[in-house]
Amino acid sequence: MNSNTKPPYVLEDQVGHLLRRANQRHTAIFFEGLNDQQLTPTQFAALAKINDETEVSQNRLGRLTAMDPATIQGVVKRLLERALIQARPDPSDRRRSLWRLSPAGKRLIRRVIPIAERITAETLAPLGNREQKTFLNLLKKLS
Amino acid sequence: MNSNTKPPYVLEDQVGHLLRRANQRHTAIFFEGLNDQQLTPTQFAALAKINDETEVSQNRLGRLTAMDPATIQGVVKRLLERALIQARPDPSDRRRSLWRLSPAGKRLIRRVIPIAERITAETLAPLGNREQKTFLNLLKKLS
DNA sequence: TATTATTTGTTTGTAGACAAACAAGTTTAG
DNA sequence: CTAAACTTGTTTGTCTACAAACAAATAATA
Repeated sequence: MNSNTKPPYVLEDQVGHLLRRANQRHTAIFFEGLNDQQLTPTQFAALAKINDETEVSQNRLGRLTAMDPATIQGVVKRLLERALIQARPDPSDRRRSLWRLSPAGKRLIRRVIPIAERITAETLAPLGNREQKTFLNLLKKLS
Repeated sequence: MNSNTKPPYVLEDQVGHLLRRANQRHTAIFFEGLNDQQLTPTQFAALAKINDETEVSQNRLGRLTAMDPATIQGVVKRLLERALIQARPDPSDRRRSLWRLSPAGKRLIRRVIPIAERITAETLAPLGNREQKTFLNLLKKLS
């Protein structure tokens, strides 16, 4: 009887490692589907959120997309350089500027959302229909 | 009857976004648990894998830990600078060097694996026991 | 054997991700 | 009303992550 042997630490079975790999796979699918638009997942997320909100400050956009101030700052900078978004100063708070989509940004997000939906589908493709729902449910509890 | 309305695109419900957030949460837990050891998740993964394999080349280590050559190069460099690993040239292939844990690296990985197990547990804590198994199963299919 | 293809590792460049420290503006509480 | 506390956004520095281009070594094949 040797039933109290501790199982060894197997990197490949750890949540952290699996999450990282699943993420890698997803971003690879993302870039494959969207590389002609030259959008990264975070840039896309920012555009999609601004599209929902019409007008947001930088920090608020960061909170909505789960990026910290230093990160969202760079993302916004690059979207601005490409003239996909535009800003005006917040009249009631001189620290803030309010960001919205430019006409080009609006056109882009409309063209790209259907592609994003396909990317989501492809990412989940290894799972059956019920499995997908279960997985998303559990994943939501971990995020 | 208006049952053919397409559901809107909700960023918060997309796998990609949820995976990214789950990953963020996990790395936050990781750093909290291991910040006194000053190990990042990838550095830990590299050490754990070298520990399993006894001796590996850089590229092979990258494959085992799912890091591309440019990434593993930096990780190995930093571990070397801290003298947690050491190398010898591969006698049968002059391109390669073979990496193993230094005595300090061995001590560190032994001390840290139990902590890593707690980190895994804490990451999965929002799920019940059955849910955890289900989740890991499905996640594995997506990575 | 000579050529071709593959593998190993490096370098450069771009893009997230976050900590820490900071200035400037705004809110809150004493 | 004033001082303290918080918010907004920036900067610097470290660490993944990966594409692309490359040199050197090795393996495969014509």
